[in-house]
Amino acid sequence: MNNAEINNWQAVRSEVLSRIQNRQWKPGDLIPNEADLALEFGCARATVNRALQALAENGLLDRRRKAGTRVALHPVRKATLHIPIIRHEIEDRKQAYSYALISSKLDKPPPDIRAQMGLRATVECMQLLALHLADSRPYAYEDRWLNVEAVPAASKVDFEINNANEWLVMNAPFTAGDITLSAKQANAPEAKILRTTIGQALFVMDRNTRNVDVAITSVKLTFAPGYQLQTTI
Amino acid sequence: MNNAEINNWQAVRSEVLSRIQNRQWKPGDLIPNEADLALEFGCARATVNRALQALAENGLLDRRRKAGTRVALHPVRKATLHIPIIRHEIEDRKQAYSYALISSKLDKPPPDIRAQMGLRATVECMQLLALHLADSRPYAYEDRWLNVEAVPAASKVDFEINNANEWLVMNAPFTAGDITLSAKQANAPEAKILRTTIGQALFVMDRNTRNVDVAITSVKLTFAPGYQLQTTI
DNA sequence: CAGTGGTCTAGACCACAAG
DNA sequence: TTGTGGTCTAGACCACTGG
Repeated sequence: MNNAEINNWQAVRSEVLSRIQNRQWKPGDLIPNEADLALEFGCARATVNRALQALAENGLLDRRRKAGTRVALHPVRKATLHIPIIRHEIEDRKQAYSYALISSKLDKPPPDIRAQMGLRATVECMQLLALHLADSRPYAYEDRWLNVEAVPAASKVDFEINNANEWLVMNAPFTAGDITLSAKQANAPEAKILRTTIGQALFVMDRNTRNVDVAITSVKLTFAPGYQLQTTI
Repeated sequence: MNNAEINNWQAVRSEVLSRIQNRQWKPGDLIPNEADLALEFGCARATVNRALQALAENGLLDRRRKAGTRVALHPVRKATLHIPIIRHEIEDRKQAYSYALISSKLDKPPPDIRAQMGLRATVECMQLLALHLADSRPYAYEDRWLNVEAVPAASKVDFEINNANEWLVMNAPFTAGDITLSAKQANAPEAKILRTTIGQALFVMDRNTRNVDVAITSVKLTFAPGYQLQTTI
């Protein structure tokens, strides 16, 4: 018998969760159906449904109509990665953020970028190179291609003043994106810009964002040595 | 007038989403309250609630009692990172997976690992070094510390045969974990094991998992050059 | 076919926090 | 104080899919 009543969906969720963690219900096991659990917990089926859906979203349960609800065979393999706005990431550490535009031009993107963005060969984009600094030390180097056809307002913006990422966040909504994380050795220009030595291991984040099907921007962020990206399961 | 009826929560979600994407509702804007939207869409308030909660979970809306619902100022900054089981990651690419245990011993973990795991100084852990291979080529080097107090059954397992990660997934549930991603240059032993050269940039994933408050395992995966981690917003 | 989860509804009450 | 979201309930019907 439990002392605490199980009369809200979060209580149901933690009860079910603890049964999974206790291994009272093991990976692969079929658990009772919603109606039975509602009866047991003394609440409505909708409440049980809410709790089980939350657990299924977190990857702890597998649910299928008619087949019932099972404890997931391979529990929680999802982590939520918070994509930081670099300014915030730096300011959260009580460091001073600054931003410097290195160059800005209109040009046809190279084939690899064009392929990533899914653009026609003739499309011109704006290329922005910029440096983000923390306490006046190089933090990340930004190499961005911006589809001006998709975001015409961008051509009127002065990116000397406006941080491109922050401007886009406010002015160019996107619906989808993909991110690739990797490591690379610093080449000569990277080493110079980031004030490090050639060959250093750098953390790289490539990000492509789209609005419905049209590419907005493709950005490569190359971080100064020592950068870590943290996340929680 | 819309042709399609908005009578389920997913329809409400996409309608609201498209108003955000249209910039009919801009970042920072207050949107109508649930009751009004329910009236407009011709559905129950609970249905609207479901839709708006889903959007809020995705970071597109900020909701506060009494203050109402606003379009998020900094939309979608969350990506879901799927933590792969290395075997699956390799087999999905139609490569042959193999696994080799390099060494296994019982020892007190070094202070940095102990701190990460939050263990007392006297606790002994099992250290496992292993190599994951794809098509017989080194793929990732695994350096794992396993809290045998938390998972006593582990001491009886033969990790020559059983891949530690897969065994733990099936036998040691965890409730929380944190992940750190970084880049480093290969040192001599890493270069040797991964069959690469000293100084190469390697992608590193450090993962700590706990069951409630007790540390289960701390694992460092060092990937062979060229590794990329992909994810979607 | 029939059992399971998925969802809607109308109404109700509660918890929180802005003014 | 009071408007807002958060949640519960009971009952209903639907959608999917296993056997």
